[in-house]
Amino acid sequence: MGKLETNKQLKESTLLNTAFEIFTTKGFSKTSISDIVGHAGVAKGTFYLYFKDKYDIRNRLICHKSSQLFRTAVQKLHANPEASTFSFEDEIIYIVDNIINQLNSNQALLTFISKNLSWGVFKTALTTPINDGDLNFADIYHQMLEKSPWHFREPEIMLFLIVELVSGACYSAILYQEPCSLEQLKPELYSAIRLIIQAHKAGTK
Amino acid sequence: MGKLETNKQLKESTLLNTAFEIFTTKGFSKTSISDIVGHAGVAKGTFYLYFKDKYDIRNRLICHKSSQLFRTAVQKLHANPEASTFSFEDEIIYIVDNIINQLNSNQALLTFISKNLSWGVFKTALTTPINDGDLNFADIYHQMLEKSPWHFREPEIMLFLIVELVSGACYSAILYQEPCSLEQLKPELYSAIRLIIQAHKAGTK
Amino acid sequence: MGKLETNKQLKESTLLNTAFEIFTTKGFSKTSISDIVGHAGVAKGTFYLYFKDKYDIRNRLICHKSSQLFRTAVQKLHANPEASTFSFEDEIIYIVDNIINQLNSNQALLTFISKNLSWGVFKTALTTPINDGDLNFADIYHQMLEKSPWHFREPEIMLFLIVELVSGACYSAILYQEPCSLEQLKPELYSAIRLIIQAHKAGTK
Amino acid sequence: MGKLETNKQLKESTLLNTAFEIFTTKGFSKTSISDIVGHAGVAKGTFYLYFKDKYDIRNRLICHKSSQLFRTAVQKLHANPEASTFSFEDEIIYIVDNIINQLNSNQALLTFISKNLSWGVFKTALTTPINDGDLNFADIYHQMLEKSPWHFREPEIMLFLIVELVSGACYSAILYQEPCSLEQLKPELYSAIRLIIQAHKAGTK
DNA sequence: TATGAATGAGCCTTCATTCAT
DNA sequence: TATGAATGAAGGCTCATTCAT
Repeated sequence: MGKLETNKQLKESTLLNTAFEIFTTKGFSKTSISDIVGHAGVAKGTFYLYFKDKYDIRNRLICHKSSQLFRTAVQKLHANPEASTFSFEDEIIYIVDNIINQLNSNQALLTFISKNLSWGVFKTALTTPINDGDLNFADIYHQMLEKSPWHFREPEIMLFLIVELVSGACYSAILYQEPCSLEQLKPELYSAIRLIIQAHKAGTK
Repeated sequence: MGKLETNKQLKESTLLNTAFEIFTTKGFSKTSISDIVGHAGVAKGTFYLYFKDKYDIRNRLICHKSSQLFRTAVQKLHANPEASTFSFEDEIIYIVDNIINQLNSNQALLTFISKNLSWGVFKTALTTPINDGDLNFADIYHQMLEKSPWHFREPEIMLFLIVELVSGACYSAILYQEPCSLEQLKPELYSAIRLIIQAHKAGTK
Repeated sequence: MGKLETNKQLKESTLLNTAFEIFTTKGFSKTSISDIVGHAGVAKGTFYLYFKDKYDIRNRLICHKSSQLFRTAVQKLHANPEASTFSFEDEIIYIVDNIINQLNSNQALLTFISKNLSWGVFKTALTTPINDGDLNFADIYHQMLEKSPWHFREPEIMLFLIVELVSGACYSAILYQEPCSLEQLKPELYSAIRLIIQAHKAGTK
Repeated sequence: MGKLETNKQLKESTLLNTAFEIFTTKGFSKTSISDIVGHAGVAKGTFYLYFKDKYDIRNRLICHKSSQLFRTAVQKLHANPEASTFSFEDEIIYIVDNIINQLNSNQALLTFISKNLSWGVFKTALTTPINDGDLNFADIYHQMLEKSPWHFREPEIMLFLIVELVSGACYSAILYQEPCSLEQLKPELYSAIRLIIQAHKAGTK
């Protein structure tokens, strides 16, 4: 790889990092291109060599960051020696719990993702890794389903319900402690998730 | 109430209605004060006699509109002759279903509310009616709980989980048919809600 | 007329005059809105209260200035005591000569008009006066035709040929002394005009 | 001539052709260097190895294209078996008619040339061929004059008047059918040209 | 010669807000 | 109360030109 190409990648990732920093600090709509390039130390025109506009850089960030969240959680799961004894529900709860903890320690990320996430973007993020390291969560999910001794009705809707429940609930609980603290919420949330999974079981294989 | 005061209220409500029309048509951030006063037929300066800024008018609209959604649903419930035979779960499902149907027929409203809603604003909307006709849903909910023969653990968290689950799920299903159509989603959603309520039952009274 | 309205008209005409000044100094395409408002002493936003964009103010200027050229020439003609003895050809030549002299003393105007003129805009300028004082040259021309004892074939084409010949020739001769000086050109030009008119005569009335 | 030099000329002519294509498609001022090099398939910096700036390439194009117009017309004239019977007037009209027809079939070229032409550039184009094949129209014109049995006063002014008349008239008639169609205009125009030539005759040789 | 990433001044336009009327 | 002309900072974006490779 030439020096030039390395330099280009460096510039792009500098812009991405800087933009993320500012988006999470002052919010997407209040962030201007000037802000980004100013902090990144490049000229305004340079921004447009790498990104179409502000929305482009935001979407690339959302994809990358959500993908990263899942990757980290799944890696943690696989690294856990007890994981071999986990049921399907246990695995889901483990992943959810890990992601919630990540978001709890990184509330700027939570705000950024939540305010800009839709199921469509989310699905895109999970199924189309933007670079090598990024994980295809859809595949992982299907492996988990296959490993389980149960058949599940509508596995995609099931996942969807869980994601919506978790993301809505976390947003409120982590950022505003509403309607209760995260610690109080977790048992209720996880029990709700288990119930939803239970309700989608459709006999053993 | 003098004629003058009536006139004032008229202007304010004209501004509110016009703003809602445009917010739901071209989106909040792309709507300018000029747009609003232009269509409302008043001068720019007049806007500032009634509202602090664009955010002010938006928040007042969200409160009013969400409150209205609930009021309509509850009124429909009370008007239903079969309602007397309803269990607590039935009532909740009835209200949820009614609200979902309202949002399905008014997707502009759904977009507007969802993009701008947080549990905090939502709670405010439900507990502090902005004018006489607006309903305090918190009171209604407590009446429903009391009427039930069951005790419920953490009733507020339970409601919260339901609201988050419903609002996230509807947004996707109604606007993007993702991950499935609204009709496909409803049975899964309502069964999930019944499970959540079940899990919060804590013995009979 | 209120003070405010007077003030508005003043501002508009200040902008028009300033724009003309700069257009003729540094050229239309090199003139920016900033230049105009800067010299006019108003804020940038103010420009957009009066004009749609740079093209709008240019077109309004062309109409106004060309119309003015003709008005001045015709007034001079009517004020001339010898005019009563003029034939149709004499009148046309008189007007043409007067306009050429105006353009010769105001070469910036010549540049501005020529570079931006088309027969379409020109016709518009001559037939639709933008304000009370501006003259409708089309009417004047028809009066001149009627006064003449001759019938003319295709009077509009005749005028068109004259205008194109004059405007092209003047541009070169006045601004670049090419292919000869204005004084050398005039007799040739006027003789060509007389020939063209002659050729369109179609019997007496 | 080495291979390298051929390659250079190829690049230059590619740039010229591409630029002409885009100038006539989207207009000179809306064409950027990026557009040109993008379509020509060379790097941005390369442009500056061959041309000083956008104005440079435009002027070279005008010269080349107008020269080509005349060359084609004169070639057609010489190839015409009836040409031997033509008077001076007939020859001029023949050339003018041929050029008008070329412009009528290639209106993009007409727009491009007209919008950017001045008598100075025009004279340059006709007297200084940019490459071997390009014709020196000035010489041709003098040959035509000498062949004629007549003496002409001010032959350059005569040509000038004809060129200005034709170019202004064509622009309007071809592009906007104003003040009439090209077919309607032609007889009037050609009769005017014959009159102008007539008026410059100054006795036989 | 040829490249094309980088520049940054400068463009047009929008808009929330003010204030004299 | 109500007006709407005026503001001017700030926005996104373009582009001719340079220069290290």
